[in-house]
Amino acid sequence: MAARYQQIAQELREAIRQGEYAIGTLLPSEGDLAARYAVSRGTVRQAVAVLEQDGSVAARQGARRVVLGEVPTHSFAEMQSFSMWATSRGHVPGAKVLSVEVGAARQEEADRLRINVGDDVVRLQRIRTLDDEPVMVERSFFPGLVAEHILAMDLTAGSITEQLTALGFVHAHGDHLIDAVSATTLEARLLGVRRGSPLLRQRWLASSPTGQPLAWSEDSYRHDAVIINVRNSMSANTLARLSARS
Amino acid sequence: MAARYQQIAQELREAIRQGEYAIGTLLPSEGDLAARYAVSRGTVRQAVAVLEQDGSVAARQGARRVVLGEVPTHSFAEMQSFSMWATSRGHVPGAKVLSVEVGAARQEEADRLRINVGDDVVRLQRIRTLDDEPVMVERSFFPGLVAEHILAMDLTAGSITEQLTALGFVHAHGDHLIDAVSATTLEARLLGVRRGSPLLRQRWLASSPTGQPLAWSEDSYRHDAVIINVRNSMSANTLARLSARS
DNA sequence: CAGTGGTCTAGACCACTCG
DNA sequence: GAGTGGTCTAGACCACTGT
Repeated sequence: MAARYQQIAQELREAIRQGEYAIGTLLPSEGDLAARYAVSRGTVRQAVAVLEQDGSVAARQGARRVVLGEVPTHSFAEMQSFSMWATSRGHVPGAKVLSVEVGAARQEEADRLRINVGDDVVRLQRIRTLDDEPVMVERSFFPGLVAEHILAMDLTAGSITEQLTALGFVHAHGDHLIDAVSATTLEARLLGVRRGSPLLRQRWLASSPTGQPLAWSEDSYRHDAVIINVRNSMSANTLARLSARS
Repeated sequence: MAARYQQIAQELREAIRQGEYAIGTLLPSEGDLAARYAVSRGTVRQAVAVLEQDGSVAARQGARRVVLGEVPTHSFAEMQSFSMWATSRGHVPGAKVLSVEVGAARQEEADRLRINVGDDVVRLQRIRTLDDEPVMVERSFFPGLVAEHILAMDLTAGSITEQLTALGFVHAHGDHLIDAVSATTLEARLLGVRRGSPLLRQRWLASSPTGQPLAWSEDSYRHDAVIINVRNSMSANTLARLSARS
């Protein structure tokens, strides 16, 4: 059963979506909401903090909260899994395996997965499709910890993330590096675009609740297939702009 | 004066940075920290919530928090301003104005800035440089609300965001759309790259604390100049992957 | 089982916004 | 100055982790 504050957050989200609290208008005060839901002010604050986090309402000390609007909410799981994302948007996801191998970790792989050079890693390359159309080239690396599970999976079925979760390897954190690259000759052929065509590259590390790296992946998307959306604010900032060159 | 919980968060961040709490080890319990800092458990929870938000520590019910590591923290202001970002990284930012004009808002501009078609907008195009090297083409649009201020500014001095902030127009929220595009002939010439070369495009809306749009900008970076970093987690997700085509 | 984080309460005072 | 959000306290009980 979800916590009371989460229920309240959900009800408020719903109310905003249905126009009960219109965009640009003020949310009731914390005291009013506490009375309405018969909870303490602390619980109300937890609830509205969720909406502030989403960027759905804005808070300023001394004034009532402003409704910013409904935001396209994406669960963490949808962001971590190509298959879940595709399915939730009404597309049929697919995967074609190009290669799978077990090997000794090279320096970069060891750094990314926080293991030692020479430790086992599984390397996997796949083409990912949306409705049978190729949209992304995926190069993934997994630490020895999950190697046997990866090798035992049906890698064309789609979501490795979901299968790992079912085995108890929960993805709790993600760290993403996003840039633009030119399609190599191979990538161009696989994706059906011209060589040198722009690709949106998303390199990311998934970690367990204890911070243990579970997977590193380099995903290169056709530029016409995907747009990444990030929201931030003075109170919640997880976004940074890095120099590509030292 | 900063709140007590912010001071504590800062001290903990510092302690992690200096290796007092090593990566992978456990943070002291909330009770211990409360005693150590002579505050209530609630205040300690506010402090560690800040670190969890940053992705610097991970929490799991029933177990002590795990130290994930120091994270490259970027203030919200640095993300919103090219100049502040460049300066904080030791580069010299520059700007060259290509054009400035006031006009009647077209449909798309009106939608982005939440104004009416035909209302005043300021359109500004600039080349942004790092150490005198062109790295980004910027196309910005401002609503009538701030038009007179924009026109009165020295637009080659760099940060419009900072100048607007000084005038009381605080940027409190950001909403970013990130994708990859091909350089047009004009962009290629301005940036010194080949036509068709990949650019990392970041389109974003900045809003005031009340949700009032203050600026919309389309920034196209040379692909070798910038990488965007985003962190998310099960408890804090502001990241979404959108389809480029409906 | 003991320890620990997650949720909730009731009350207090302060800082800020706005009419 | 009244209203409202921001901070902090002290205490309670529950849910989960690990030994």
